[in-house]
Amino acid sequence: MHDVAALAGVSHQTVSRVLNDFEGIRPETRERVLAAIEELGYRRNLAARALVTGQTQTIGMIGPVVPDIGPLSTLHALERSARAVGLHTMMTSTEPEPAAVRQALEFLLGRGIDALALAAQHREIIAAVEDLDPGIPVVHLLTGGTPAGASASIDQVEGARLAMQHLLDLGHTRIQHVAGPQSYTEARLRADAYRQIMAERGLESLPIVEGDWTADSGFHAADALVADATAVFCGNDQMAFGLLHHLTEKGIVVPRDMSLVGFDDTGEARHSVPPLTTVRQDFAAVGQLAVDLLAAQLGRGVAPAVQILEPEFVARYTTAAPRS
Amino acid sequence: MHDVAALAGVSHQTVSRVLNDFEGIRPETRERVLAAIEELGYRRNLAARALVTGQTQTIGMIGPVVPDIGPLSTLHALERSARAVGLHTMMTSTEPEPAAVRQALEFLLGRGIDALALAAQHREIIAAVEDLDPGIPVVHLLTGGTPAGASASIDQVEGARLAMQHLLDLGHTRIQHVAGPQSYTEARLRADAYRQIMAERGLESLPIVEGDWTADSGFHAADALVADATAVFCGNDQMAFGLLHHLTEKGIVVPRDMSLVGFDDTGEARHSVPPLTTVRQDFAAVGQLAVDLLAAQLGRGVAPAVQILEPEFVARYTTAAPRS
DNA sequence: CGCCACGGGGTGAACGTTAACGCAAGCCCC
DNA sequence: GGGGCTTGCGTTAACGTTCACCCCGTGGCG
Repeated sequence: MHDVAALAGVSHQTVSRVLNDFEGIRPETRERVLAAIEELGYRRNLAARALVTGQTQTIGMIGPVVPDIGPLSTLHALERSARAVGLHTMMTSTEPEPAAVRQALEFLLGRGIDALALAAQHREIIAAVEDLDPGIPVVHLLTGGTPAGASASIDQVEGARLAMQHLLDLGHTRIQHVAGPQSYTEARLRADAYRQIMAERGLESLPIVEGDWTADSGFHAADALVADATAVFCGNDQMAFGLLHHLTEKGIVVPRDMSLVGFDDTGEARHSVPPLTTVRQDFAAVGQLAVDLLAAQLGRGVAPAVQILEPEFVARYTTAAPRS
Repeated sequence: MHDVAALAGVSHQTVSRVLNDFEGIRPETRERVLAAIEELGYRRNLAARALVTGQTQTIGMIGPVVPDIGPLSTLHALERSARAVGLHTMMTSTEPEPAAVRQALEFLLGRGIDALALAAQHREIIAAVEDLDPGIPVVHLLTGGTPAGASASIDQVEGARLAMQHLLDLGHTRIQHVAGPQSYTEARLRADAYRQIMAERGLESLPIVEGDWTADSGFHAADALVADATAVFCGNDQMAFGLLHHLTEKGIVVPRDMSLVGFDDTGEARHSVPPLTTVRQDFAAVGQLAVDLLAAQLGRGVAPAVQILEPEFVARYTTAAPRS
């Protein structure tokens, strides 16, 4: 910086002023400084800057340990959006145990982050972070529920309603739900919504089969379905794929003998055999929303009004009217 | 730090020594310092540390803009491994254009990174980074080819050989290849290996159909297959799913009428209908390997001998002998 | 003609850490 | 018994920014 100042014939402070877009700099001076910066290939040292300002311009992200495409997509989009407004991101992951969460948080805090994006929907992780109180703005990602603080989510209840409505409209009454792990807020919200909607229609809720999001667990869930179920609302696409596989293997034809609705609309959903009817979640939009929220809290830009995005129903070929 | 020093009755330098595991500290003094740190909840300021050492203990990662589960898994694993040795990671992504790559690199360099992990297999990105010469250790991820510098990869030629060998052993001679975009080194390696192996057997290489990794492109590739092909070696699982979908829709039964081999072994491969025969790549292991490589270059630990991991063939139910 | 306000820019200190060096006490050895 | 060496710790000066404050010239006004 001193070299730049010397070359431009000004003081280091003026260089700093130019860099930080301060007013009260004569255009010609600014040009000289900019030219000197260009010529020397000068790059501002962010460590020194962070030292004196106490801010790192960095958003810390806590993700799940299992590389799920959903949360990962959100985080990926968050990074892009953050970069667009000059913020950096730093990501780490944690197991859902208080000690591990604490360690992950300490890791990020130790590195210096100005805000935290929590993409771990596990209840224990959320609780642990709340407990630790990081002392910086926090936004919860994809929890889908009622936000304690700021949160960027997709409306899970509405998503479940879209899926269920479709099955009900087709005439199904014996609808079963294959849920994700109930330790995940989103899984619980979908399961609750399932029960709620069945009750609203005066229908009997069938036992909820709990999977672990993987296609494998969906495969095994097929064995746990009640005999007279005619449709299954799956907590995510992966489990739907596993279920579809097992049903097909058993000679149960989808959608003739059984209707199936997934959740997420992953890239493969369009090309399963048959293509999966599902509910689309725009994970990337959640990342963008989170950055808007955080940027506002960091004093840049204004907070968006909407914090809950709407899911979208995608009709394909795994649903049909029940056989009478 | 001064507060800690005061409480422990030592100088700040001694605190620093304890923090950095220097020798020549009396155990009892170290205990006093540690106790003071604990009591005050002191956390070292990494910005100040980076300022004076010129090192950030951070690995920068450049990933693709499209959130593919493969590279993302690798990056995710890289983060975990890095954290285990006390390194941080910072990720960004870039389009495959020199200007964008430059910007991404500047972004990371500006933030201060000690090493770079390049998880963008696009040739243009690799070239651009090489061109810019970041001046820090670089490791290429998943390029699968001959490493210019350090690289952590899975042997693509061997993977292709496993897939092809299987089809050849079944008696196929009219084998076609649906490749990924040839701008990706790995796609090109697989395609080259396909041609090479066909030639070795004295078989005619069929026209290579180029997709874009997505299931959609695999779906469309079905229209471009030659009439008498009896087997397809797909560049990845996603395209195989799309292909499988289209073939099934056309009434072509897999594997009776057509054999199909994928690549990657994604979580869904086990549960397609029928389950996909494929070649497994251990993406997480690549991330771990990359950290080992980088840590060695950063002066911690010793570099692993192996830089190329072996893929593994996974036999499922999309392949059979050709109908005679 | 003198004073003041203000635009434009410079000066020194401070942020929290590590590196380089200094220094005292104790020990060994001839 | 004194000189050198080791052990254990303290002192001072950086690192590259930004912040708070000061200073100088110029123009307007009474």
